[in-house]
Amino acid sequence: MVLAALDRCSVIPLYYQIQQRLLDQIRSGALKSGQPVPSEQEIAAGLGVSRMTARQALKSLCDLGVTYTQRGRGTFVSANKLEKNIRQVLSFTEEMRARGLRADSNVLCFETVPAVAEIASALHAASGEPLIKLHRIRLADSCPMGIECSYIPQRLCPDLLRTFDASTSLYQTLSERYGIQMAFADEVIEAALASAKEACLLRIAKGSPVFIFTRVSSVQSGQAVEYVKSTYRADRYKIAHRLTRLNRELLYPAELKELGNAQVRTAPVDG
Amino acid sequence: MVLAALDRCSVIPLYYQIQQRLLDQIRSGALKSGQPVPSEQEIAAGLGVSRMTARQALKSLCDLGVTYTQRGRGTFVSANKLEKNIRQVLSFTEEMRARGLRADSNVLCFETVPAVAEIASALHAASGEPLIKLHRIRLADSCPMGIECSYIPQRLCPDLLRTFDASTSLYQTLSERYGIQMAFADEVIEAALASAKEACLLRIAKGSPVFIFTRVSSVQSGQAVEYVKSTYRADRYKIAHRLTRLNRELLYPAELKELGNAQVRTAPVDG
DNA sequence: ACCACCTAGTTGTCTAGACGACTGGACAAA
DNA sequence: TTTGTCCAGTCGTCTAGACAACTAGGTGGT
Repeated sequence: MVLAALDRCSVIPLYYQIQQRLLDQIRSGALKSGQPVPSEQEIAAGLGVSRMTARQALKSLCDLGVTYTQRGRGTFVSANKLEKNIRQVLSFTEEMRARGLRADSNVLCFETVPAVAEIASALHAASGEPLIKLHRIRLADSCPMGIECSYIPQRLCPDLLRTFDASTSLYQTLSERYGIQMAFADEVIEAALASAKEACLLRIAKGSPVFIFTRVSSVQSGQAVEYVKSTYRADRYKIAHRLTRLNRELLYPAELKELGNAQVRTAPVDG
Repeated sequence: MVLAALDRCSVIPLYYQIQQRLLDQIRSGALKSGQPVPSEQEIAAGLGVSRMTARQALKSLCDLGVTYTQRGRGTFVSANKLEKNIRQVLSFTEEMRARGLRADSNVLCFETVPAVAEIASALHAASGEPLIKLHRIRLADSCPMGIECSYIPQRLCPDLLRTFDASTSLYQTLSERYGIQMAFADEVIEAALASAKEACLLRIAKGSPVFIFTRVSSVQSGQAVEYVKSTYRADRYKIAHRLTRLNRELLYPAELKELGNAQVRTAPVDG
């Protein structure tokens, strides 16, 4: 395993160049699932960087879920299929584009409204504070997929009402014009039956199964920026997502051992 | 901000002790949302560690989503409410325990079956390979919540059929007896109407809304270990989860800049 | 009033080492 | 055959620095 030399004049950090070279090897199939990637020392010696830099590159791959490490053994390529359809914080426009469909909207309502208690609480805004309300029917290749109603504090995007074309991508506009980039979102998903009005808007039979999403999107600082309530047809819309086991991260392995998990056998599934 | 001295004799790493002290400060309210945490230099000088060790502690807090950093400004506490109900890779038993309910099961079926094509493919197993099938009705405080059907390759847990009490926690047994720890799971969620048989088992009306989960759980190496298909009542079961924006992680910020996002204004939402 | 410059403080990147813990294999002793 | 020991290779942790990039505020000149 020989990696291409690094560009030491570039503004791109060395650890990131190494990460990309390893990703290329994995994507090209030169490194397959379960195989060890070059060790920290190999990378350090082979590319003329210090071990900490090589280590940072490998750590970033682990964080991405592309590899995993075993102390005393090495770093190995995960069996992950890098699925594209994993649910993320995506606007409808982005989500449909990722699936190769054309996103469109019918705008039902685009106006300023005072915040009701529930939404104000979710957005950490004052009750009654002006919010921009954007109520749209979302279409994929002209077929209605869902009804979406977004609320965003007006102070964050003062002239949005005047300048935004409500049939285009809200997230893209927020990012490009206001520097607001969604970092994560907390969402509650419910399943229900379509009401008469919803059924009519979505052109499905009353009583058909639908998803109801209640989502609060936030920027990196954790400040909530958008409250969205949506109803999606369940016959044309599935949710694919990845769950991770996080609670362990708050407990150091050595602490776990002390709690008496000592009889655990070595897993026969790691190979 | 003064942190308690470190225990240099402990097996717990210094960076982890620092992380825990900072977490304590945040949980106790001494550090509030938006406030800066001690800088790398402050921590290094105050606790007598090198800056890289302090940095590792701060990095781990960022990874947990507890803080975020701004180059040239500092590290700040996120406005995240550390919600406990975020969806994870949890067994039904664990999930109900987290909600303060008593989990129980009615076992419908517990036997060895040959793998059908769809399941074999999801588990990367040979078609026809023996799987342990565990079909259960899941009860929370004696109320039926869902129907679950799990499949696990028998080679991973040879004597499970003989030794497992099928009304207890499968994940706990897999972890304690076989060293199999689920690390992540890919899941597809659908919404549908309960069939007559499902409605009867769940004691709801036929045609009530239900969730259908199809989940493949894997260990850290990415090897798939369990295939589960479940049907849950939507009237008593909601899904709360957190979405993150990941695609950016594959693109270094400096690369983004070169792509012409230069007109982005500084976000007024970071404060 | 505005702008350019400087400076102190911060995080980001990187170096060149060190020791410890763990794995797996080779080898010798019982 | 089994057991214990040693050893090379690996990742985990930690040190003590260095320079770069960026932010925010102050200063002084225009």
